[in-house]
Amino acid sequence: MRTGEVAKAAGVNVETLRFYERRGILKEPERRSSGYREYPAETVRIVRFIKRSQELGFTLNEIQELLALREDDTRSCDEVRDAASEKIVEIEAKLRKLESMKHALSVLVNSCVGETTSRECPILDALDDNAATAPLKSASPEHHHGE
Amino acid sequence: MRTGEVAKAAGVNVETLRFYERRGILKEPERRSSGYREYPAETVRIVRFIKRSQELGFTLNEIQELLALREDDTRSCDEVRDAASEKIVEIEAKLRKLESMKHALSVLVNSCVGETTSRECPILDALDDNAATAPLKSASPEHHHGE
DNA sequence: ATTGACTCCGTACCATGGTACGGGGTCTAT
DNA sequence: ATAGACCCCGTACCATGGTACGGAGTCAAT
Repeated sequence: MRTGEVAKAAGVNVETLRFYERRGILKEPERRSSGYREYPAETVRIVRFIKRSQELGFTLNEIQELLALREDDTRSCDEVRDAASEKIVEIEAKLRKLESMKHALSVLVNSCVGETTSRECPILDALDDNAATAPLKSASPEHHHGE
Repeated sequence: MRTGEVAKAAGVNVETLRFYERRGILKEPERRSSGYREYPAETVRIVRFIKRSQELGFTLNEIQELLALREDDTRSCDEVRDAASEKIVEIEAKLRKLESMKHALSVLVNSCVGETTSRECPILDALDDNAATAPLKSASPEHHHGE
């Protein structure tokens, strides 16, 4: 496939492909005699993968690591497994935080059903230090609002 | 609290506080006669909230919206609820994608237990178009690895 | 009243993740 | 063989989210 085709299929700019190549996140494709890049069809999926991963908050560096896990006949299976496990741990942390944030917003939505104007705001509580780590707690003695 | 205290407590740079203020994400605090900023204690929690939210992939603009939900005696309860609901939907989408990514990595880890070098790579499959949209389907006839 | 730590402000700089530009070659069809 | 669409490359520019700099004022303790 030519750059334009890949770009269109993956929903990105042609320049983005060149950028990924410069960045080393996409490996350099074959070239025609003319100098035109000739991408394998797979590239489309890779690029989509990149885009989705970004939405999840992974940086290009991290995505590069993730992609390195595949395509890795060279490295030992153990290494691959370890790297993947590490990523899983990261992902689980994100999941927990997102869950607690979702919870916070749900509380907000529900507390809003009545007449309560959004006072006292659960939204900050929900992402308090403990909230992200511990499942849930609401009691902490900090009643000194304002001065 | 003075800037330095807030910054230290929240684990950010003093400059970052100024930056957030310029950006409008932190509202301008009171000033002492000397011109020194005098922050309410609450600010620490807000800043931590910002940091956590960023880790989850929210932009400062989005976080600003989230923060606007609290502190909103002015807007109607309905508006607040709608905005929160919208965010919940976004968060759920992220959760689904992260789940499927986690799943993909688990598959990778498991497929790695044996002798299989990471061939055919489940990692791209797992974030294929369907994977991110559909809740979770493990039973689907997708045996067409590679070409 | 002087030192040292902290604060002020504006401005400049940085990394990340692209996007745009512009002069040139290529490819296909008529 | 010439147009139009595509591709090449390098370079410049953009937004986001900060960080650093540096000269000046403040504050608390000695």
